[in-house]
Amino acid sequence: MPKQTEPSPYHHGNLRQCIIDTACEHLKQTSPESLSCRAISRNIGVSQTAHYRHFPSKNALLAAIAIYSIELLHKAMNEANAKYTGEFAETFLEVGLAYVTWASSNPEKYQLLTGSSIAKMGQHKELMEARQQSFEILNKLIEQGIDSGFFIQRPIPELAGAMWVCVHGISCLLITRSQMLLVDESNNSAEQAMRHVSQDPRATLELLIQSIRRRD
Amino acid sequence: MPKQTEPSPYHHGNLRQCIIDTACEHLKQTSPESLSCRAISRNIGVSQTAHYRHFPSKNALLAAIAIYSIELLHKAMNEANAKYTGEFAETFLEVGLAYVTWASSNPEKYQLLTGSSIAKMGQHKELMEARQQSFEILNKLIEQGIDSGFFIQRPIPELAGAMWVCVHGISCLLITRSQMLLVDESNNSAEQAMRHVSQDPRATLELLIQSIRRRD
DNA sequence: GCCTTGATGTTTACGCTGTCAACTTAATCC
DNA sequence: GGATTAAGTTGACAGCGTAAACATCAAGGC
Repeated sequence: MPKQTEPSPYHHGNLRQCIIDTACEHLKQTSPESLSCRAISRNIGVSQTAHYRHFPSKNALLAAIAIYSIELLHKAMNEANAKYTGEFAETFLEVGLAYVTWASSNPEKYQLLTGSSIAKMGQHKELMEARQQSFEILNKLIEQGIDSGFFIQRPIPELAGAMWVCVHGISCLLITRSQMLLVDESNNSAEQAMRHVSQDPRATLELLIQSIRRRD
Repeated sequence: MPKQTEPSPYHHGNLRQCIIDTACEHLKQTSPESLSCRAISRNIGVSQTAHYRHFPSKNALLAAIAIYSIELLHKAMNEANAKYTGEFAETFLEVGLAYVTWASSNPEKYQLLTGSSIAKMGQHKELMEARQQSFEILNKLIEQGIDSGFFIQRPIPELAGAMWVCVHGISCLLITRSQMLLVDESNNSAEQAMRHVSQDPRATLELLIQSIRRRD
């Protein structure tokens, strides 16, 4: 996707998005903190400070990537929500699964999104709004589930918080395991547990959802 | 704790642990990747390459801190396990709560421990052993819970994985929120959910444990 | 008591990084 | 068609991890 091998006119034309795309590629190999703006510029073929015309700092670039990532995650959840229109139980599970699947398919973006470099940007308005907007999907589903008697009668933030914990926890485990697998092939009980979650995240999520289901 | 203002003899005496302690202090303000060995040396009052006599690289220092941190977490869980000798339900909850409490009280160590810089060190034998050793506490409790009929009859790795997801998920949310709180005071539904989990992690954990409890 | 040895700490240097100031190029507006 | 301004470049600065060569000092052998 990044445009690199043009006849190199003085002006690139679409440098901003090209920087974001190239940065995402680099993030697959390095952490946000050790992401090198200079390496990105070298990769694209522009000068080492060209990005300052589009992002005031490296942190601003990271924030832009984070917003872009939230939008993608939001889209993935929305699509699942629109696709499964039958039973509520199925819809809820599939939306959660869409979250987990997107996270493990885009580990570099998900880790940026939930990492501490971004958490410390609490003042970033656009970022917070994007985050809130995608959380709203979960919140509405929880509300539906309570109203329809599918979930136990408890405050929405309580149930939403519990489910957030689940999808985030599963996502973290999947990502951590895939990062460890590149070098490790042990078979202890910790690895067994991770493997179980990794091989069937749906089962784990389904199990954990039971905790907020109404029993009759 | 770090020793800094001595008459500065040529040999420090206890530089290794002093570096680890000072590094942990610095980690409260910066991420593992941006931790500066030179800043640590400056802080202690030794030359900028003194640490190479104790750690072959910055990554090796991070691994040493990680091992040190796992041992502390292990100790916290062990103490809870030894303290609550009554009902199994209470013991299990308290051990999980000890995990979450330690994590949120030592965010810099917990994030190092579960971060990707460490995940990529799968070949580090001592690190893997320490991790496995502390996971064994959870594994044994799960086994007990199944045998005594307190938990549902499912493979140990399945239930252990699910509970791992829960304690890790809760820990992450607590830490993220405390990092955001320094700058943000919004009140949207995402914040409400985080606040609920933060203000009563025990309730969230207790709720999620229900998913693996046997129903009669 | 002296000398050797190995562990520990220092100095200097290299190429990398983010960022700033000053400059150049090209497109756009009146 | 000249001025303005957005977009990209150049060169410099301090800070970073790390490698090589050097300095200091405690311990052990004679």
